Amino acid sequence: MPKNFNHAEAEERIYNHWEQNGWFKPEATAEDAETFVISMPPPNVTGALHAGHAMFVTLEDLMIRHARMRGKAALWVPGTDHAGIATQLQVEKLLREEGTNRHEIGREEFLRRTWQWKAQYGGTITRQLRRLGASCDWERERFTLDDGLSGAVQEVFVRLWEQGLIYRGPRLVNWSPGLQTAVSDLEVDREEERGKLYFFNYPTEDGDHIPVATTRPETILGDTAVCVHPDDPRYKHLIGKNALVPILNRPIPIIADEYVDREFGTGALKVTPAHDFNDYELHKRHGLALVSVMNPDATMNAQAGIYQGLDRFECRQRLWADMELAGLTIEVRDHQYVVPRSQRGGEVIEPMLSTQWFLKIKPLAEKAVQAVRDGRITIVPERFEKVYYHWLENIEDWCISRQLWWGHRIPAWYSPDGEIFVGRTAPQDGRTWTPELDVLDTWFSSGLWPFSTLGWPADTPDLKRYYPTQMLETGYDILFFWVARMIMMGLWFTDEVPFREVYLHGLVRDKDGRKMSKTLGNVIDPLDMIDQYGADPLRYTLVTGSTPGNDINLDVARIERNWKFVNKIWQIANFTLSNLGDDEIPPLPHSKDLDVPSAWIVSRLNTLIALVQRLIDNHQYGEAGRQLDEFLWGEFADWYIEISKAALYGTNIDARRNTLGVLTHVLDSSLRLLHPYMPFVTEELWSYLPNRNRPLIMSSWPTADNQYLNPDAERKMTMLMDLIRGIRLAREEYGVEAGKKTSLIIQPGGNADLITHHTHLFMRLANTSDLQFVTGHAPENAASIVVGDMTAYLPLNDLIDVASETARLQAEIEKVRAQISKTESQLGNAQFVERARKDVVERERGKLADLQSSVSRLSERIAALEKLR
RNA sequence: GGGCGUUUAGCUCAGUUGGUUAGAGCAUACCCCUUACAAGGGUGGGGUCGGGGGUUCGAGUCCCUCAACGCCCA
Repeated sequence: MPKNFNHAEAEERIYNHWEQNGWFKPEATAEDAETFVISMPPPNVTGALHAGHAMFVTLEDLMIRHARMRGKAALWVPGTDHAGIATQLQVEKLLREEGTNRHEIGREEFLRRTWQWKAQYGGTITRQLRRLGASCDWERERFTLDDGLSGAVQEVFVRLWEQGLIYRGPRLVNWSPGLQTAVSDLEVDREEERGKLYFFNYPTEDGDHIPVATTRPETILGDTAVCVHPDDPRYKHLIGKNALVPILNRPIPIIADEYVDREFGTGALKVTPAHDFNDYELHKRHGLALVSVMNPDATMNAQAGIYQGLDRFECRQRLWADMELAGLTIEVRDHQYVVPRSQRGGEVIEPMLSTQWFLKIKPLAEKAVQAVRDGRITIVPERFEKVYYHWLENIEDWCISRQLWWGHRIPAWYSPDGEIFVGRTAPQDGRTWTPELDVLDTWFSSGLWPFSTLGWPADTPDLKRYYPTQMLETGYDILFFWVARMIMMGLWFTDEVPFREVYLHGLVRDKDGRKMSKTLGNVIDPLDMIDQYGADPLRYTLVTGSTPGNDINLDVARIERNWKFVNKIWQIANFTLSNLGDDEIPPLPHSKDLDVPSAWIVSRLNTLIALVQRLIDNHQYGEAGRQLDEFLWGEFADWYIEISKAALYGTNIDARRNTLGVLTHVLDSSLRLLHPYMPFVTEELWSYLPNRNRPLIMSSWPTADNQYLNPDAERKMTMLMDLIRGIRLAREEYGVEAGKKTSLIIQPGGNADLITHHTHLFMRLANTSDLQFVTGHAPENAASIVVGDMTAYLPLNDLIDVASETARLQAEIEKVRAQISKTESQLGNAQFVERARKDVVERERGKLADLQSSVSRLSERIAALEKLR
């Protein structure tokens, strides 16, 4: 086999091999197998792979591969989202470059061009998902605008209309003047910005005036009231009078409402119900007039009088200048306030009065809350359940219409006299019905994703077998956008939860915790990482560097380190397989036939298998991955492989065979355990194992075998390793040349057999030339290493200086004594002995005994050295 | 204003029924090309787990409180 893993060569080959053999399909498993289904969060069809995609692919693929290896019919349904606004913007940009625009070419041609664009570029993102190793069933890939899903959308809309849950009407909505469409609350970002607060006097009809303040003077033109607090002595006398809108001189009432914050601004509020959500509420309470002063493109309309035609911000300047001339202004102050901006493009969103389609979502939300409350759906981490409840319990009607062209058309028609018809086809009654041009919010179709992708509303075999799904995995940032809506829609239309569990991951940030952005130049491109290190290190880094629901600060240095881990695994396999040669794989020996190191590593392996299983079952994928790392590198490679060389290169055929059985068994299990984390390198290594008739992806997940748990072997190995580490340290402290072999003399306490049987370990791992037990006196010019009741002497002759060796041992004994006094005081506490768990007390007693024998060994040695002085 | 999260080694992070001397990687110091691996091996140094209080035989872990930073909702 090659010296290293060549990911650039292997990854595509392996992926194609998997896919072409149909192993990504649930049908690859037994027909009666339990199902495990994940609906992939569909990326925007316009999208390019970013770190967030890499995160969800890694986690979901891990879950799917794990389930598949446990014998489940694992189905991961992939697909893309038509992403109304984003895609439309892309195509409009293209048209701009061609010197035209969508209005010029018309709706039909625009849609034709968009589909064409989708055909050309829509595959980019899914090709990129493949590079991460995503084992999804591409034959079941769906697109939110394809026929089946569009049918589902139409069906849902019509049914909701028939149930009286959809209505059309004028309401205040978030309006995007650039896109000229309504957007939902969730699509608006609100951030504090530095701006101005404008103070001015509102003249009253009887020549008095009332001071007010605003951040948006242009809305003055749409004011329909001035509002004060009913108990405010400053303005009480003005309540019931009329004020005059500046410049326009339109009379408006001065009203009272407790909503007014007396501390803010002047304590008097101008009310513009057609352009402000809070003011809209006052309009409803007080029956105020609605005066809309803007056109859909945010220029001023006829209601703005002489300002008609001006852009909103230009109008702000001009109106304020005119008010200044009229002597109405007071002052302009710097002010921090919240500006609503579009998630797309960042333009300032304008609350505007507009006729839109709305979904009364409260009844759906109630069911969705219930499903989580009674545990039919669980959210991991649990704390997001609170956030979920809060949002659903305070939900407002959902504005579902968008004035875009790219999307699902609302199945509605208008008769010449304004009657609305909603249905699956246009009404045929001789009248000329005009179809609705609005399309639906993209999230409306995404809300149906778990069941629409399986064929709903038709009662397909897939829907029967794979719905409800088990797991919904996504970032916490779309809990409301998407997860909550799928739960609502799923429960409403299928009477079942769309999935049993929700796992939320955090955002991927740069290594300093900053959001990745092109302007900051801190973007880590997953494709670059894959090119450089391979998909496995990237995946492993993402999953082991994060915990559920928490953001991850991704550092390329970690990816590099894990690339080295991949290399380590390669070397482990290379070592094992080259020693195996052309032989058959020997079976794992029976537990009683294992020597201490073998019994130890197999015991550790089985402990690990059980631990990893428990962690994965608890969705602690990162911790499970880290455990695999520590075992493979820290125990198997660093210790067992070194130890195995004695048997492998020795002459005892049985010992060699047993050791090879252990090595291959541990390698085999490790590759299985690692496969969901690093599918490529593990599959590649698997192919080098002889007699493998199934690929790793279809192999079974290891289960722990308690027969091989061996605490005694673990205890013995710990002693041996402690001794070896102690010898290595002493050698270094005394400056023994690294290559130089030294004698070792051991006073073995109660472990004579153990030491006798493992002399070779000291030879190989501690550079020992020969080992003897102490018979008479301990050697004089020697460094001492104490472990439990054993003392190892390293005769270093002239390197040893009695004074410094004494000091070294003194330091050692101090450490041990500190431990002893801590343990003694604990055991001396009657409360502890009485109330602590028995095994804890026993452990402390054992520890104390060990420490005490160490102290006596150390003091004996110190005393002996003192005599030499 | 309400809610949530984070705060552990120089840096990035683990640490989930409370229980050995709080771990890892990177960085750092020293030694080593010892035939799986220099994309490596060996050995160190480095932390009063944000502050304070409490519960408990025992707290990084549970409770209260304060602080800083961040996020969500209004």
